Amino acid sequence: MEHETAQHVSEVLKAVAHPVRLQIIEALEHGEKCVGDLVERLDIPQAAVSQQLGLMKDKDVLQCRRDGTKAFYSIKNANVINLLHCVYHHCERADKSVERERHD
Amino acid sequence: MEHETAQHVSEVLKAVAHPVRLQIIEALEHGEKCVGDLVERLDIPQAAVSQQLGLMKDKDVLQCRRDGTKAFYSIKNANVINLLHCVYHHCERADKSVERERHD
DNA sequence: TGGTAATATATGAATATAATAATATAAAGA
DNA sequence: TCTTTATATTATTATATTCATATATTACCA
Repeated sequence: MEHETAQHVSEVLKAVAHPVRLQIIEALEHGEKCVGDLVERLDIPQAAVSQQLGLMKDKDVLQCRRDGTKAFYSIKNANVINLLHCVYHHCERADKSVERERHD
Repeated sequence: MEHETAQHVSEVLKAVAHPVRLQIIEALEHGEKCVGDLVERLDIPQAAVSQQLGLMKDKDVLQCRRDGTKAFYSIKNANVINLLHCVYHHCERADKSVERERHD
């Protein structure tokens, strides 16, 4: 892998590597949601949610559509979903192997 | 996703989200290598390589075997490879769609 | 024992990221 | 126009990461 590619890949990973951002992405997995709905669902202060949404929009992970006073966010590149599932399964399996070790 | 799970997943992602660490993982994809070989291959100062290796060992991404003065590192959980390929493809596709946009 | 090669650790400055609170903007409706 | 609701921005502080450099450890061999 070229250094430049590694740089790019690491930026994509960093854009997602945060608990709140992961939960936001998961919440948007099946379609757009407005900020208020995300705040309610995740039980995280509005400013914090907005901050992470803005960050992910800047990094092209999400996109935003406005309708009146509301802002609807959705996933811009569906591949981040794959990515998410990929780590998620990675973690699940890692946990299971730890479980196994415990019982060995 | 539970908050605790999100926390865990984000830690795994962060453990990998760094250009040097990505290159190290790629270099170890097909088997263990000693620190010196990695330093030579990646052309990165020894201390920097050791530091990232130690970090990834702490986070259970890598494991280490010693033989005399040498330390051989290898990937502990093969799933990080999947993860890596997953982002890598994500990036490739993202690049292509950017290409397309440019020509539209 | 002393030297050297291989690796690890410590230190600290520079930078980046996070968390929080306070404030600002913008649209809709009374 | 004033108020409410929804969202965004900014400022501040805290915390974490990175990067370079210097030094320490460890095993091996003459």
